[in-house]
Amino acid sequence: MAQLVPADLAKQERRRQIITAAKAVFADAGYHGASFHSIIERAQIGRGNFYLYFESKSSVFSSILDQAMSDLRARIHRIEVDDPKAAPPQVQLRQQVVETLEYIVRDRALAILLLSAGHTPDAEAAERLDQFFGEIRDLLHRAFEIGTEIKLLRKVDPDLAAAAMLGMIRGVVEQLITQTTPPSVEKVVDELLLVALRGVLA
Amino acid sequence: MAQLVPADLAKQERRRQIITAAKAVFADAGYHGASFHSIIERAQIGRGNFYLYFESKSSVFSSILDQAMSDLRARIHRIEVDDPKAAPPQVQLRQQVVETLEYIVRDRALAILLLSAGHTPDAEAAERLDQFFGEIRDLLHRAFEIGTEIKLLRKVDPDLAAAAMLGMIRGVVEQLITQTTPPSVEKVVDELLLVALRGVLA
Amino acid sequence: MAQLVPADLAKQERRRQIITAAKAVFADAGYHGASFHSIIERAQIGRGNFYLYFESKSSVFSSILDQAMSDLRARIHRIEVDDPKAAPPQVQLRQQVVETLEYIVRDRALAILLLSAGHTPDAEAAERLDQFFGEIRDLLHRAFEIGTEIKLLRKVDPDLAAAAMLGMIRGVVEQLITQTTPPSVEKVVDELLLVALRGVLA
Amino acid sequence: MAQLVPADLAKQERRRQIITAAKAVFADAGYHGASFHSIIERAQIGRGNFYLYFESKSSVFSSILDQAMSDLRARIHRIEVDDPKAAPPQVQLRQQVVETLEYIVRDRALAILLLSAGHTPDAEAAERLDQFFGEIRDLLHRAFEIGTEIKLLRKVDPDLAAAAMLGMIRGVVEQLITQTTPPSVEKVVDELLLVALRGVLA
DNA sequence: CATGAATGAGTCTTCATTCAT
DNA sequence: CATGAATGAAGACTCATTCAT
Repeated sequence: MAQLVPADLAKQERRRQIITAAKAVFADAGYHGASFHSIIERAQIGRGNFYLYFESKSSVFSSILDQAMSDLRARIHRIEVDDPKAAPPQVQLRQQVVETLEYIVRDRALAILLLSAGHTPDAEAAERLDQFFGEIRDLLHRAFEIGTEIKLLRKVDPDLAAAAMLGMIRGVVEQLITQTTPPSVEKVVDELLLVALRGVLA
Repeated sequence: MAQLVPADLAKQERRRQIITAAKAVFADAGYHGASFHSIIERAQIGRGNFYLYFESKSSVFSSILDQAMSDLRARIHRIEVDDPKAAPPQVQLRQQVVETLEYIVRDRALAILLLSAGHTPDAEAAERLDQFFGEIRDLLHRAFEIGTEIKLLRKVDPDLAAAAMLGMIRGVVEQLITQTTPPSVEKVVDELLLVALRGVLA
Repeated sequence: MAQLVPADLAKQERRRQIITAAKAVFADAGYHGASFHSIIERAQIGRGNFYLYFESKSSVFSSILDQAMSDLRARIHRIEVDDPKAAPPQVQLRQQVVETLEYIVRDRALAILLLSAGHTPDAEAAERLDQFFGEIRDLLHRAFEIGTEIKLLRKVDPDLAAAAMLGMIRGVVEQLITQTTPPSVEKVVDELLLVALRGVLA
Repeated sequence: MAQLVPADLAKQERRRQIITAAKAVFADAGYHGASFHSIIERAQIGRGNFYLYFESKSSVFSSILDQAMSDLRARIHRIEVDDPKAAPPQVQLRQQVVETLEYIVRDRALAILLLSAGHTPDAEAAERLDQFFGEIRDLLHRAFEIGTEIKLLRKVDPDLAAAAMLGMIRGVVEQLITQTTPPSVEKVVDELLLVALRGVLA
């Protein structure tokens, strides 16, 4: 495996710099509203330089989303209910939600992007994103099916419940990044899970 | 009050025709993806004619959102808990949610627009939308405060709960318009309220 | 068949205007040297207007070449040697060459384009042009074969002779459009044919 | 006169290496189609290094043409008709044409360049090329004048004949470099001169 | 009222050239 | 000597908007 020489490191650094700038601009103005000019201006690089690191405006956008999806996938798994050595389902669930939200909330621009990345120009990227949310919905769906089966959960329409849960999470993320002094993710998750699992009725 | 003469009626009709076309195109392609050309093509009018009815592309977009917000405001109120002649809170709640979702789901293009209208180019319109969702959040917030006070609801962080509820609704709407054969809104709302009020735990 | 209404005529007129401007600019600077800007400037139209008449810069170029090739094909045919009612071969030949040169020389810009249109960016257009010159070469080739067969012409390598003849014509065209006061095409053709048929030796 | 030290030799070598690469790339893609990148890639040198040997992209192009013109000038002279010790005019002519064509055909890329070098972006280079072809035309012009005077040649319009001859040569060169298995230059020249001197008529 | 030809600011992208290393 | 990251002027093209008819 080839080692990274300093030059390569610098290149990686520049890439990151551009990604950071692009992420901020995309978050501010949306994909279309984000002009190429504003990206390079924010990244403080020349017009042409950009193209040494990315093929096109849309490819930075894709890169950002792909990276985020990859990172998130690493934090989200099926919950083990059979393995006796595994932690209890609620603990597993809590940990995944905490890790996921912490990742998302840490990078405000990214969070905005993920929340609003409905209309990408690149149909391919849009599809990847759809697929990603589909995966999560499927995971939730299965969780409800199994949860019901083992009498851990009430009998609910798994489709609807999955959609509702995913929506709740998005809503909470939105609130977290909107607030100027956001509370700790852990506390938010505890409250969120309480609402999700037990409802709001006294 | 000036009466509407036939000519004005025709004008209103044209406006509606353009709005319908624009709504469909915006829903299909997003604000930026929706070219002016595709709007007038769908509306079957000439280029210049458009500007007799709207100031700009972004003003049709605003009009659509404004109309929707106005219609929705008419369906959403504080829930009366003190008035003995009023229906029980849960009945009031259910009715509001049903009416709201029915309005939104009836017009698929509008639903898509409301869900994805994060990035209007027109800052002013974006702000109005934010304000609208803020109103709903406030309503929910107050509901949680009062609900807790009268011991109807558990003690929850009203901000977070409001955000979660709003998110759930959005998630459910998204699912409703995505499904090819959507179930009746009433059933969905019953299930939704069950999850919201009692949670998913057995 | 639909009649041309005035509006269509005006459109045709504009197209022609753009073609004329483009032809001049292409002739001056070559395809690449001809900036889109200089074309619309010369045509005295706005940037966008151009695209109401042509798809792209390269499509005007193609149009020009295609039109020219089509016009030239109408002037160039096989020479009839068997038909007793046809004019003598030399007369037929002379007529074709005269008509061809007159067409080319009449439009100086076009002549320059045809002479130098080696490197089109559009591979497709380049191929069409190659094919066109190939057709002419083939025609000449066949003429030499048949001419030799019926003892009208000396025995020559038909490939080489065809290439030489085509080159002569190009050389003469070049000279015709270079000279400030070009002689009549008829005289030039007579001289040219004399040289081609009888050579320059006393 | 300064001697060439080894370092200088190496420099000369590098220059040649770049020229060879550039010639190939120019021939493949034309001046504009030849990107700076493809030249240095083919020459296997770094971007900046190029500028140690040439001022600009267009200056390599000029260098190539200048070298070719210089080499060709060394092969083309007035034909001596008075000097009794000189070879007969036809022999002199044949030798010059053979040497010229052999030089051109030997370097296919250069041949393509010379044939298609109509549109240099550098006006100065274009002018030098024009001048060069002008010289040849003048030489041919004089040859026809003198040839007619001494009754060696028929009375022809010297301008036209010169243009035709030059065109023939170009046409033949084009054919030579197009063919996959080109015949010997000597044979081609014999045939070419036969056509030029005696025409194609039986 | 209605049309659609015309506009031009603004878009993303390319590429010959420079310069710090 | 040599490198290649950085530059920015210039390129073709799009599209919401205007205006003469």
